[in-house]
Amino acid sequence: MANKTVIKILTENGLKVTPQRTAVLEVILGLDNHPTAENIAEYLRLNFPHIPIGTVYRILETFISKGIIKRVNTKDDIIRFDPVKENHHHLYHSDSERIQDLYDDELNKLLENYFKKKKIPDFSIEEIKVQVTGKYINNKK
Amino acid sequence: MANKTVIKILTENGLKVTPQRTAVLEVILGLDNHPTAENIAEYLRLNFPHIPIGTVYRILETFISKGIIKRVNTKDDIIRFDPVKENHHHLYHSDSERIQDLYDDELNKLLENYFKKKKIPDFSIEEIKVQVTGKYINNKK
DNA sequence: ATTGCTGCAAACTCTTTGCAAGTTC
DNA sequence: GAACTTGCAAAGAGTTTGCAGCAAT
Repeated sequence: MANKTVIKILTENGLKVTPQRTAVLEVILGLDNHPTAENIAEYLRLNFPHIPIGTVYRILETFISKGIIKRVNTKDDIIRFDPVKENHHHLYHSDSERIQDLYDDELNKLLENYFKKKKIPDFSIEEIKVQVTGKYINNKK
Repeated sequence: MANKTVIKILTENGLKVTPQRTAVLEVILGLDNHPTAENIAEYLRLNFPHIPIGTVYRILETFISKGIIKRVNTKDDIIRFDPVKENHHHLYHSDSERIQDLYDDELNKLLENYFKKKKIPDFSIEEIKVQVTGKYINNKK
């Protein structure tokens, strides 16, 4: 029932394959919008009506500890989750709650080179992320 | 007792000048480390032993609504606060809880020009922020 | 069979809010 | 004195945890 990718991820990380875990992971991989625990639970309930929210939190915590997903920074006080992906940036829609991924290798290289030239004193860089905040505009043609 | 800058900010924003407000604002302006509400309360208690945490939260909320301070995104689930400043970026210390400001006009211009050339479809940019995560390194001489 | 996972509910942490009493303008 | 602000305590959200029973290996 659960798809192969999901099972592979779980077993590779030494986790038992349970219906709850496969369901949570499928939802996270399927949604591209940085869901909150509640978002995830909501989707889950379509197929899995009675899953307790506490179990969802525990599964998410397990995935984080295995490096399968990450917490995402947000302006509000709610934690969101994100499958671990190639280095990517975030687009924040200021007029909605939406967060979108922005993949841009050119930007990655630009920043990498910039900080290679212009070092930050006494600081060894691990990651550079850009957050672009703005509004969606509807181009009428 | 409260300094002039602080009083000016409060009155300019149509807020009554109370000892609690001046104390909170002084602490925020004085700390450069993006304090949490608890951090703020802790400092306050040095001079203001019995201030209730609820009052601190309410004052912060008032300041936010007036645009005097902003909430800051963090990876953990605790809200931090930041006086509103020139466009600046954040340095996250991955081995501690510290967040530092990074001012870099060259970087601002680089990014601005980059996104001027390479537009994001249907998106009007309001703000570009960089988060650099890394470790403090102790250069032995 | 063993080890690990879930369901449930209680507990915790951070934050918000209602209201009476106190302050500021 | 009118309008606003504080202190207090209770309530609310979101999240974590202990433990007994259940499921996966």
